[in-house]
Amino acid sequence: METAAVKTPNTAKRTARGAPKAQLDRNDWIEAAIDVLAKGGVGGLRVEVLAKTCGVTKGSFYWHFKDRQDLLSAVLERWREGRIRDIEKTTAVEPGKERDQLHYVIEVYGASRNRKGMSIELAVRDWARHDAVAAAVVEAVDLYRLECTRKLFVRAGMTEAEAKSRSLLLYACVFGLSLMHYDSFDQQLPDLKQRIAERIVSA
Amino acid sequence: METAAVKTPNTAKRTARGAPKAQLDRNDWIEAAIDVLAKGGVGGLRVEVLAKTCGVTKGSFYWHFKDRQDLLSAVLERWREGRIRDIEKTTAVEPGKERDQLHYVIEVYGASRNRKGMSIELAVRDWARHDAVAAAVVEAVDLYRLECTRKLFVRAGMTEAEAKSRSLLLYACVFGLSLMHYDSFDQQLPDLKQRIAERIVSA
DNA sequence: CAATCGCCATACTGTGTCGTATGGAAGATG
DNA sequence: CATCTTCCATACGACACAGTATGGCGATTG
Repeated sequence: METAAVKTPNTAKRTARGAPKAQLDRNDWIEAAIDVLAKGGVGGLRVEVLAKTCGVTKGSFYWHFKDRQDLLSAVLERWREGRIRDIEKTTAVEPGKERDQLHYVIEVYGASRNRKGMSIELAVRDWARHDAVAAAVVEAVDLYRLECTRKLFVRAGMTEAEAKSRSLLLYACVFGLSLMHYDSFDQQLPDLKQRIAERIVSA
Repeated sequence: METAAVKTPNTAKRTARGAPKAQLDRNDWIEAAIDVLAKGGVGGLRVEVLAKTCGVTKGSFYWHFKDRQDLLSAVLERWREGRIRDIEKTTAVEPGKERDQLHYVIEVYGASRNRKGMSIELAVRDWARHDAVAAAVVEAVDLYRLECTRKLFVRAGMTEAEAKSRSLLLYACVFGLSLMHYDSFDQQLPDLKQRIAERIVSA
């Protein structure tokens, strides 16, 4: 029997797929919370509901967390770290392929792909509309992302101002599309999206 | 119970500004609800809270509405009608000034202007993520808007496919920007926004 | 003037949720 | 083996909210 974490002895930790862990740690709660957040938003993220999805009662929850806000803060921090790491990985590219990579960034954020990720994204952004802490996290993530793609546009040969403009346009478009319901607007949506991507990336 | 039409006498209706009406009708409740919706989202739209903002108790509410869902449906319908009328008015323009009007559309939806309208917009769109009726309303509004600006792009000389692409890009960008926190991304945000608008509208 | 009606207040039930307090089971430790 | 620690269940109190029932007040009407 192997221990996933290194800290506590903690015997029965079956991280094997399918076998539900005998014990829950803080990390398990956070991951489950992000799942619930994606489906129901912050409003649907309640202690007893979350406990039910974990197969335990809230007695467990209040052992790992001080209160509900403690979980929410942890969720926010987890999301921030994940997004920073993700954008760093996504915008790392060898010289000469910056425009290809920018197209890739647009594609990865497509609503069709990465469905769950976009649900979390929208849930957090709606959360940020009523919570200052969430707003600060969103701002940090936005600025980091904008900066990463800005560099790509610069390395692709654009001026500073134009690069900033394109970077902002890129993310605005990506998030905006995920917010709209336009499935029946056209029969060849992929063509439309391709044109949009070109408009954002091309000189 | 029937829908409040014009038939009832209804004496003391002081729609005069400043003087709070002695009586509330269905319309007053809906307007107050939209205000609360803008600030707190659908989750914050509760009967007793809304009643408090109206200065009455929920006894009044349940006289004008069957239940909470009755109000929510009315709010959705009201929003839909308002958006349709608004976009019709905004995209009506004499030949030759289509591009100017498209710039105007982008500006009107700017987060700085029309702050409350955008709050409602985002609240409804988040609502649509968990409610099928709201999603249908958002889809109808989106398709109508996309169609209106598409015509403008066509009349500005673009091909059908390009016009559709630009129309989608326009709204995606507008809503996406309202979703992001980029205030400290640049010192000359107006310049950036101007470049973006040009990228969307210009040939 | 009496009866009615439109509009609202009050009181009540039921449910969902937060947070706490306490007990209990199972492994770790002496 | 006895005890302690870790993790969770159960029970409880407090509150917010949806919806109902009923009573009351002013205005209208006959």
